[in-house]
This record gives sequence, C-alpha cells and structure tokens, in this order.
Amino acid sequence: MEPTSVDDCIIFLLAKAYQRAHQHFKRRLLIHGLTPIQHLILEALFVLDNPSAGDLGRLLSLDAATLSGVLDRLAEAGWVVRNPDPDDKRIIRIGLTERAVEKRDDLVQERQAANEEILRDFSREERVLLKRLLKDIRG
Amino acid sequence: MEPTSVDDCIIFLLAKAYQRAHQHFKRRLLIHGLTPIQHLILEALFVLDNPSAGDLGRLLSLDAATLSGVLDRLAEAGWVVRNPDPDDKRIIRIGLTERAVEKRDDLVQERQAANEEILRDFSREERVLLKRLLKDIRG
DNA sequence: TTGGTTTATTTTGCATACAAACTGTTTGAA
DNA sequence: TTCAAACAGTTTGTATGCAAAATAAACCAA
Repeated sequence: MEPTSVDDCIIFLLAKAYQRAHQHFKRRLLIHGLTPIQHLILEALFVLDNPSAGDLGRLLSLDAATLSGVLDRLAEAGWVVRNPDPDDKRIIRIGLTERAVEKRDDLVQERQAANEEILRDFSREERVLLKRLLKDIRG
Repeated sequence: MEPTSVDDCIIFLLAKAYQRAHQHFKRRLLIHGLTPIQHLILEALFVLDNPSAGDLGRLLSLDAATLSGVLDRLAEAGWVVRNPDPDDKRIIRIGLTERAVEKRDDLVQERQAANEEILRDFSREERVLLKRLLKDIRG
C-alpha cells in the first residue's frame, strides 16, 4: 500500500502467517474430526484437572461466548462433559471423556508434528527469537 | 501443555499475537465504521486501479467467498461500488466512492499509527526481523 | 459450430471471534 | 438479613474464514 506496503503492515503479516499455520494444522486434524481450537482445548484438559469454563478461557485467552460454543460442539462429538460445580452453581467444570483420554498421545503428537512442519525452515535461534517477539507484541 | 507448553506452540502464539494486533486496530477503526479487513481492502483500492474482485483476493490472500461478503458490506456502507467489466461479463471491477477517496489520508494514517503502537516496544532491528520471520512461516 | 471444460463470482453451511444482553448465583455492605 | 452489585455462563447478532455447490460467462478442441 502507500506509503507502507502491504508487506510492511504488521497486522497483515500476522494475519497471513497465522492463517497459514492455522490452515496447516486444520488439514492435519481433519482425520481426527477436530478443529485447531477444539484441539487446543483438549490439550489444556490433558493438563488441567477439571477446570471451570472460566479457567479454560483465561488460560487460552478465549472469549466466554466463543468458548461456550466450542464446548457445545466438543460435548456433542463426545470429547468432553460439562459437570456442574457442587459448591458454586454458577460454575461449570469441564471433563474429558474416556475416548478423549485414549487419544491423548495421538493428539499431542499431531500438534508437535504440525509445529515442526510450520517452523521447518527456521534455525533453533530463529525459533526462540520468533516466539519471544510474538509474545511481546502489544494489544 | 505437554511436553510442549502452550507458550511454546507456534500456532497458539501466532493466533494470540494476531488477536491482540487485530483487536487494537479494530478498536481504533470503530470511529470510522470500518473493520480491519474492510480497511485493508480500501487501502488496496487506494493503490490498484479498478481491480477485479479476483485481483483483490489474490493480492490480499482473501478467499473469494469471504471477499464477496466483505464487498457486500463495504458497498452497503457506501465505500465501494461494484462495476461489471465491459469486456468479460464474469468479472466485477471494484471502485471507490467519493467518500472513500476523501477519507484516504485519514485511513492510511490510522493504520500507520496502529502499526506503530503494536510495535512500540521493538527496536528497528527487531521489527525487520519479526517481519522477515513472519513472511517465512510456511503453510 | 458446439458441447465440455475452465474461470469468476456468489451462495450456503459451519466454525471461530467478540460485543451486548440475559439468566441464574453468590457476595457484600448497610 | 436483605438487596444491589459482582460473577459465571449462555444467547443473540454481526463479521470474518473457508469448503463445497451453484451460477454464469468465456474458451477451446473435435
């Protein structure tokens, strides 16, 4: 564009780099019947113990409204279960189904492979640097 | 996550960095009644002369289906006009309205300011490096 | 010339994203 | 104790993003 070209607009570059990475992972996940976001939530559940929807949202920077819909589809497809919290009726706790637990290793490996593919052209130093720079980008 | 943590997943880091930048620009564009994507298309039109919808899509890596909807809203809001190509009736050429041309300087400046804000913590070297790394990320 | 193929765009359907409104619970201060 | 404010989630409405099908026009080989 002018005077800064498209290729110099950080918002555009971020959008397109994200799009490429997202698309790559999305295609890879097709066989599992998951989307990248759904996969992200499952991986969080492999680590957290029975978190509330709010916990998940904060950890993954996911909007409550967005998360609600994603959890609908994950529950519908038999990956997660919504359990009401016994002490606070406002809170919904999210648990994994047996099927999700069984697929854990497969799913983790799938993400690792996708990350490796996306970064295959970068040296170790470039990978570290890129990650640092991305974390430091301000809102 | 495990063994790679959330903060080490390039797909996640890209998604969140993009989200922050996008949100920042989105809030900034509210007064103009534009979204970041709509703004991107207007800036492309400031440079290209009467491009076809396909030209725009290729330049901006926008899906034809997505572009069609964005053009609907830009036309509806009085920013652009769809003109049928006289030589090839399949092609739609996109033109700016007078109002859009008048706001050109304002809009360009808005993006420059947003870019500067988003990158305010980075040195000149870091900015160059980040942009190169983003361009090299594979699909 | 014509009919099959390719091309340009739109439409439809589904999945994020997020603002704003809404529901139901819990909390805290008067 | 009680009621308004705060909190957790869901719903609704709008805007991308993309796959797949539909539509219309142009092209091209037999």
